[in-house]
Parts: sequence; structure tokens; C-alpha cells
Amino acid sequence: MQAPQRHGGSGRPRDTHLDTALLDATLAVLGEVGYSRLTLEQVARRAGTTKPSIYRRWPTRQHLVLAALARQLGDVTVPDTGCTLCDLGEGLSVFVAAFDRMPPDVLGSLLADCAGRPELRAELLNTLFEPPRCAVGHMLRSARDRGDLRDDVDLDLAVDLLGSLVHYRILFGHAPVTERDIETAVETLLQGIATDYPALLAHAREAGGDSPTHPLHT
Amino acid sequence: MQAPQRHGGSGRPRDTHLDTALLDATLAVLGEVGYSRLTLEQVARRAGTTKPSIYRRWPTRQHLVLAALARQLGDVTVPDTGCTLCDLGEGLSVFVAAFDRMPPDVLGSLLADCAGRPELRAELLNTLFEPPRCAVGHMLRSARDRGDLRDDVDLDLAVDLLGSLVHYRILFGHAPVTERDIETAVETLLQGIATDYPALLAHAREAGGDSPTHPLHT
Amino acid sequence: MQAPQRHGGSGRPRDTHLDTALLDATLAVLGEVGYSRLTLEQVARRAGTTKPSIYRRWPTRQHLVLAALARQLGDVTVPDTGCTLCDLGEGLSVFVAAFDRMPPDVLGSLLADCAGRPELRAELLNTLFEPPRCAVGHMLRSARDRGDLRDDVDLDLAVDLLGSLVHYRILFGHAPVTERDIETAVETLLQGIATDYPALLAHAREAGGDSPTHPLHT
Amino acid sequence: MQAPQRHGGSGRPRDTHLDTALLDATLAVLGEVGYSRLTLEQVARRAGTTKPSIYRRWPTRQHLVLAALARQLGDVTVPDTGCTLCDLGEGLSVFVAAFDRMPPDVLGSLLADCAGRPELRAELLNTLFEPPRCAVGHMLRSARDRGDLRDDVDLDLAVDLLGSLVHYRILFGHAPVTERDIETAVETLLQGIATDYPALLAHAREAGGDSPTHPLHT
DNA sequence: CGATAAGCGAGACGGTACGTCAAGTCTTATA
DNA sequence: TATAAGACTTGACGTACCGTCTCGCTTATCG
Repeated sequence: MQAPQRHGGSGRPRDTHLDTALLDATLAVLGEVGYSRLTLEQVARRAGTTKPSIYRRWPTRQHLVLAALARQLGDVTVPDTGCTLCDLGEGLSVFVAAFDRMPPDVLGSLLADCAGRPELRAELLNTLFEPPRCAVGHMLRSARDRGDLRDDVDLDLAVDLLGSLVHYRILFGHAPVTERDIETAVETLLQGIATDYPALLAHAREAGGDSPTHPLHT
Repeated sequence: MQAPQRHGGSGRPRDTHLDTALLDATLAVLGEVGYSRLTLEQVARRAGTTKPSIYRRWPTRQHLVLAALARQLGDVTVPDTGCTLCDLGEGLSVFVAAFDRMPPDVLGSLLADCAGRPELRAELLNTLFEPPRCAVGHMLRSARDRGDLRDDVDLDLAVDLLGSLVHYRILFGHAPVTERDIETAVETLLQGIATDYPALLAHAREAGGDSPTHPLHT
Repeated sequence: MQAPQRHGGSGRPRDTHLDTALLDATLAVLGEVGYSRLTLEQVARRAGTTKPSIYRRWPTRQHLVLAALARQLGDVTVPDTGCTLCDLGEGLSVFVAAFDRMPPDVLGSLLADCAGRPELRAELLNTLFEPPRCAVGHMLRSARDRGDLRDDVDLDLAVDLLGSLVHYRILFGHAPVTERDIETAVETLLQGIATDYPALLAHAREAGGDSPTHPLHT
Repeated sequence: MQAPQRHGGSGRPRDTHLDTALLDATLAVLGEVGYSRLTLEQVARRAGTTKPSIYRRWPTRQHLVLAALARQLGDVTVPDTGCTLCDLGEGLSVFVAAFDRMPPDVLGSLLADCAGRPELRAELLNTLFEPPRCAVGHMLRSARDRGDLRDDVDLDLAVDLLGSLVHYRILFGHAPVTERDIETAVETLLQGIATDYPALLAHAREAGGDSPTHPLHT
């Protein structure tokens, strides 16, 4: 969802500076007044241009905001060290950090604003939510392939258990997602689906070092 | 979020039929065009009245919708049979069913629309989201008190693990929440925090009967 | 074309100060930037209100301007002294003066802008152009009734001959309409349609005094 | 207002087919939607080209339309037979016919649109309105020279009396200009300014034949 | 004959104003 | 004092043209 559709070679080419200026302005306005009070006028003025230039690039306000968020999210890469506990914890943290860089409350508002626009909603989910889901899914699959998880675990549900915790708190967090929360959630889940949880824990301890002994314990 | 504030006893009394007519109209409009396209004019016209009569009762559109949803949610009671597995599963199902009766996508939109209005947001959370959280928390606390859970489990995180799965899927479900999902999630979680999971499973089997053997397994 | 349509007794009544403020603002803007550069925003701002308040009163920009011009034209009354030459000259002068009080070039632009809107055009003609036509027609009919004109004169064409001179020069005058022009035109016309032109001239001389002897002569 | 300005000899020459195609398209669009709804885009598209090709030829929309109308008006020649009544009637008819071939209402709109652009307005008047004025003026001057009119007649006002009737009705005609109207107006005017009207009438009768006996009479 | 200069189609550019919609507030007459 | 009615201020919406610009290409004239 970064650069919008381009056309045949002919015609005056689009000013790519405007593209970035508009996305920058969008993020700035989002940060200052939030999604619901964001005005296209304001965005345009701040980018030194006018509304029609926005509509030429993105068909709706939602598309504009989505593009801005997607650019802000950037390309997020996750570790693959072979240590199931470490990788999951680290991977989730990377995504939490990426989402935390976004203006608060925007993601939820945008998602809500997609009600009734299925294509847009799909685009949003694919662009922003699917990458972390995929990454976590990939990690869990690796873990199962190397024998850390039971063969018959429902990986989709496991992904949802971790992902929904992260997403839910990001979207409407009554509490921020801390590193501690992530570790605890990962360890709790693995106790339920690992073939040999103590071995994983031991492995993580030599690899990283600061994992706690008692998941979900205060 | 039932009948709103009243004034001094004198003068023409409020038409209580209007209260219900307005909430009915709100739900109807929500169901037809969704939250973002809901117009107070439209609601008023449908209820056979005018905008000022709405504003006399609820200060903002958000309050109106919240009131309508709260009435739709109604009073939900959860079981307390002493069977940890059964109660959790049954309790979660009750709430999923209650939320499923609401117009789709409205809850998320409303919640998103509360960004920047903390009191309203708090009221929404208290009215709609807190009851299930409380009920689940209460169940887990009972379970711990009767010795089913370890003493040092972080109950808040446990509540969040279950609650976020349910809420997240309800709010923005890329997949509906099935009975099967609930059971599996409950059992997976309990494997992580129960003192003696097999005993709970056995207990549940004699009580109810249809619990599966292998959590999270296909 | 003054006060727009009113409704049943109930509801908040229209602010009549706004009506006049808007018409005043319209005339002011017309005077400053002309018809084609008149902006409803500008009119509204100047009247201390906003566009929707204008659209509530007049359906289009044309209606607004027409209303403003009509108010500016006001009620114009013409003399009826029995002196055919004097009355015609005086009556035409009155209307020329009334039109000269309007912002220049507006009338033509407005009329041109009515192309393709027959009802509006009819309203404009009725409101602004018909009164002088009627007045002149009435004068000529009186003159015929008292025997000053031949019985079989085509009064409509006579009205047009006088009216078109005035209107044409007002609308797109390459030259202003002077008192002298009016007198000369009246006298020239009457030579063509009067029963006894010299008698009329004599009558006018005793009544008024400053009529010229030789029509259309330099 | 024929072919617009050209530049130095070098470079690709202008496609003269485009000139005519654009003027044709302009007239077509004017005929279909009128002046105020004419879009340069539309004209360009219809001519199979694009806006810049228009602006390369004519600096403004007004110039384009003026050029189109001028081409449509063409060269109009008027008779000079020595019969004052016949020539005037015939000459006016020729011009009425020429203007009637133009799309209706366009002339007035264009003229109105020249408010505040004096050079353009002058060009328009010179191009479209001056020829008939000149022709009528020339006829009247010839008539005076041959002794048909009094020596001291104000020829400018006489021209205006005839011209304004024609122009006014053409521009904003509440009634079409008929042959009958023209004859009657000419005859009425001549009664006012001719040295010997009956002689002119007699002359016209032998020359043409179908002149009426009673000017301005029904 | 190759450089140069303009015209060409295409279409995006920065702008201005449009006419509409809904929000939330107010003022009335009536009950 | 609440009601139905409806006008009020406010502010943003998405669209339509304007007149200009920058492309990549074609077509002529000139050196």
C-alpha cells in the first residue's frame, strides 16, 4: 500500500515528493488530532498542496491513512535462531514495537471505519495485520518441524492466541503490552502445546539468559 | 446505560415511549447502514420525533449507541457449578452469544470513536466489556480458591488471554468464534496454569461429557 | 422576489436580519468584484453567516442575485399627468435611474446565466424588466385613449422600440443613456405614431418647458 | 478572429485541421449544453485532442467561443439599391438571419462574460456587432446624402434605435424578430426622420411591392 | 543530413469554488 | 417544563473545471 497506481508512460509524471509529503503530513496530523478529527484539507495544507492532489492518489481517506500506516510499519523482519522461546518472544516484541511507533488509536479507528468496505478491510488486514501473523505462524511451524511442538497442534488457534493478545491490546489496550507480558504469554502457551517444555526453557536460558522460571506467576 | 438523567418533578413528564422508540430506531439503523453512516436525523425520523429529543436524553451520538447496545446486551448470567473447565467454556459461550446478537461491526466502531473521550470509553468498557471480564475473573478466582490453579498465577494476564481472544474475534473477527475454539483455548490455557490438568479434565468428563481429549490438536 | 418561501407556524422562525444582511452583502460583493467572481462563501462571510443559510433561502446563486437586484430596484412609480411627451420622458428616466443604481454589468451577466433555466429567466424578466415595460405600455395606452395616438398603432412594438433602447444600453451600453437620448427617442417615435405631433409638442412646452424643437437633430 | 497568432517559421507547423475541428467542436458543444456549461475538456475531447492544444491557439475560453461565433457569422453583405426602405429592411433581415444561425443564448452569455475585460469586449463588439451597425449606418448616410433624410438627423441615435431592437431581441428575445417587425420598425422610424416619407413609401412599392400601407398599425 | 524548434497526446499539477451533508444548538408555539 | 418543528452556526465533504506544467514523441525547417 505504498506507491499508488501508476499509468502508461505518457502524461506529466507524478511528483513523488508529494507522495511522501502527503504521507508525512498524514502521520503528523494523525499524531496531533487523531483519526476522527483528521481533515483532508489539513493534510493537504500541511503537505503544501490541495485536496484534489490527495484524491488523485488515494480514492478515500481510509486508503490514505492505510498507506501512511503501512509506510510507517515498514518492513519488519523477525529472528530465526532455532530457539523457539527466544524467537517467539523476540518476534512479538518487534511487532509490538513497530505498532507502538504508530499514532495511538488510529489503527482501531481505521479498522472500524472499514466496516462495510470488504476490499478495503481485506487490504488493511493483509497490509498491517497479516505480516505478524505470518511471522508467528512461520515460527510455530519451524518449531513443530524441529520437534518442539506436538504434531497435531492447531497452529491457527495458537497463532490467534498470541496474535489476538498483541493486537487487542494495541488496538484498545487498557494496558500496554510489556516485554514481561509477552514472555509470560509465550511461556504459558508453550506449556500447553510443547512436547517438552522444560527442555525449551533450558535451551532459552543458555541462549538468552533472562527468562523467568515461573510463567504466569507474579 | 438505561434511562438517562431526569430533572425536577414539575413540568411535562418525559414520554417514556420515546426512550424505547429511539433505542429501537437506533438498533434498526445500525443494522441497516452501520455505525459510521448512522444519522441522528434518521434515527429521530424513524422514532417519529426530532433531534432535540435525542439530545435531551443522551449528550452525544456515542452515548445513544452505547445505550442501545447495552439494552441489547441485557443481563447475562454465568454458571457456577464448581467444574472449572465447564464453567469457563459455558461462560465464554454465553458472552459470545450475547455479542453476536448485536449489529455487526458496531462495537468496534463505537470503541474506536471513543478515542480521546476517556470517560465515555470507560463507560463503554464498564458497561459492555467488563461484565464478561469480571465473570471470567471470578471463575478463575474461584478455581484458584478451590485449588484448581497454582497460587501464584497472574490472573489478570490469564483473563486477558481468554478475553482478548473472544473480544478480538468479535470486534474484528476474520473468523467467527466457535464453541470448539472456546473449548480448545480454555483447555490450552489451563494446561499452563492448572495444578493438575488431568484431574480437571476427568472432572469435566463426568460432569458434562463432550470434552475432547487432546487440546489444540486436530 | 424579496422574502423567500415561509413554512407553517411551528419551528424556529427565520432570522429576518439574515435575509437583509445577505442581500446587502450580495450587493456589496457584486459592486466590488462583479457577478462572475462573486462567491457564495464571500457573501456568507460578509453577512456573518455561512453557505447553508444562503441555500436555505435561495436555491441557486442566480436566485440570490435576482433577489438582491429586485430589492435594489424597489418600487418604481411613474407619473401620469396627461402630457404624453412629458410622461414618457419622465417615466423612462425614472427607470434608467433605477437601473443605474445597480452594480454595473450584473444584470447582463445574470440574464445570460439564466440561459437554459426558463422559469428563472421568466422570474427575472417579470421582476426586473416587466415593470418598466408595463409602465410604458400603460402610458401609451392612456395616450391612445385620450386620442393622442392613432387607433391602430401596434403598441407592443412601440413599447419594444423604447424599451429595447433603454434595456440594451443598460445591459451592454457602449454609451450611457442620457436624458437627451430619451427625449429624442420619444419624440422621434411619436412623430411616427401620434395623430397630431405638433399639438403634443406644444402641450409639452407649456407643461414642462425645456423640450427641444427638432427631434433627432444635433 | 480567424487563425490565431503564429510564431517564427521553424518548428513543427500547426495542424490546421485542428483549428477547424476545435471550432466545430466548440459550436457543437455550445449548441448542446450552452455557454455556461461548456467545458474545454469536452471541446478538446470532441475535437480528438486535448486542452493544451486549445490554449496554444486561444488564450481564453472567451476567445475560443468568439472565434467560433465569428466563423459562423461569416461575411455578411448588404444591398445598396438606392431604395432606402427596401435596403434597410433587407439589410436588417440579413443580419437577423445571420445571428439566428448561431447557437441560442450564447452571444449574450459571452458578452456578459466580457465584463471587466475591456479589450476582449471591444474585440467582440468589433467582430460581431459592429458590422451590422456599420452597414445600417452606411445605409442611413447614403439615404441622407441622396436627400431622403433631414440633414440634421442624429444618425447615431437612429442606428441605435434600429440596432438595439434587433440586438436586444436577439440577445434576450422574449419574442423573435420577424420580417414584419423589421418592416414596421423601419417605417416608423423613417416617418420620424425622413424628409418626405410618402415618397419613400411610393418608391419602395414600385421597387419591391409587398410593403404595407400602415406602419405600426395592426 | 542532423540539429533544433515547435506542435502533439496525454495527464498530473496547484487552485478555487462548488453544492451537500450532518453535527450539535437555539427558539418558537403547543400540550 | 417537555414536546415537535425547524432554522441556526459550523465545518468538512467529495467533485468539477480552471489554466499551467512536464513528459515522450513526431514533424517540419534551417544550418
